Amino acid sequence: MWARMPTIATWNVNSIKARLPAVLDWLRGARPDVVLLQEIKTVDDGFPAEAIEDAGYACAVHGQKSYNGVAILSRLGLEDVTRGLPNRPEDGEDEQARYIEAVVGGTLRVASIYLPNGNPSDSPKFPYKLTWMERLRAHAAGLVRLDEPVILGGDYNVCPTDGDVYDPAGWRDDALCRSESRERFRALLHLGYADAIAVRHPRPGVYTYWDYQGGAWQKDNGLRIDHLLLSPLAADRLDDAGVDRAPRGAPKASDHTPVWVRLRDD
DNA sequence: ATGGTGGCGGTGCCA
Repeated sequence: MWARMPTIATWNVNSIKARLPAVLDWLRGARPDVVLLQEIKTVDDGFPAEAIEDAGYACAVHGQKSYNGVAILSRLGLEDVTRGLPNRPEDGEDEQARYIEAVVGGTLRVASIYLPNGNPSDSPKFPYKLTWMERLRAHAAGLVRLDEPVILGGDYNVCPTDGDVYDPAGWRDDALCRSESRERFRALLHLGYADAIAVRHPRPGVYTYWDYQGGAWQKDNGLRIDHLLLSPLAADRLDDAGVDRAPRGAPKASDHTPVWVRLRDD
């Protein structure tokens, strides 16, 4: 079940239906063992499970009409699937499909996270984001105490530092860069999680997202907002990590590109 | 610049 040196990737695909050919191409070329998808933008029934299963991956989907939606693909087995953060707000519904968790390879627990964007930051969307991050922290605090290694991957919609932004001054007041967002991201690290790209590539300009507008890709006007957070048991096995920029340059690309980690065996 | 990107769904909303 546990592949030799398994690779776990995260990718915000911005619609799985629009991106299916690109995703299948990438699965064939990169051969990741586990893929955490965000913004699938479809209900469960609309997810192209058959095409992805034909490529060798089991699928667990937590979908929603038009917006959000997350999924986990695995060719190492897929068990114990949980949809949604368990600690829902008392007063209401969190109908937004932003979290799915499962055990892959028998022993590795992974989550696919699509954290709220939070803009405009003077609207209720910003406190919603911050509250969601606090709920994530509470859940992540329990996960880090398990015997299993844990990887929390996804589109966090947070640039952890100014080095993760092509124009820090221009983005300072954006919900992705505000100090409140960064403080809550650091609170996840303080639980013991390691930001794999920050550890492995500690330099500015390692971006994972480029806006569709204004020629951002061509100018490398990017942001680092897609992260793989590794619990201590997972970080102990970190062999390598990277950003695969190739899919962003392909025709009909998502505005995000895959981020991956490779783990050593025990 | 009269717009500017793209996906969903069939109109504006969201990012």
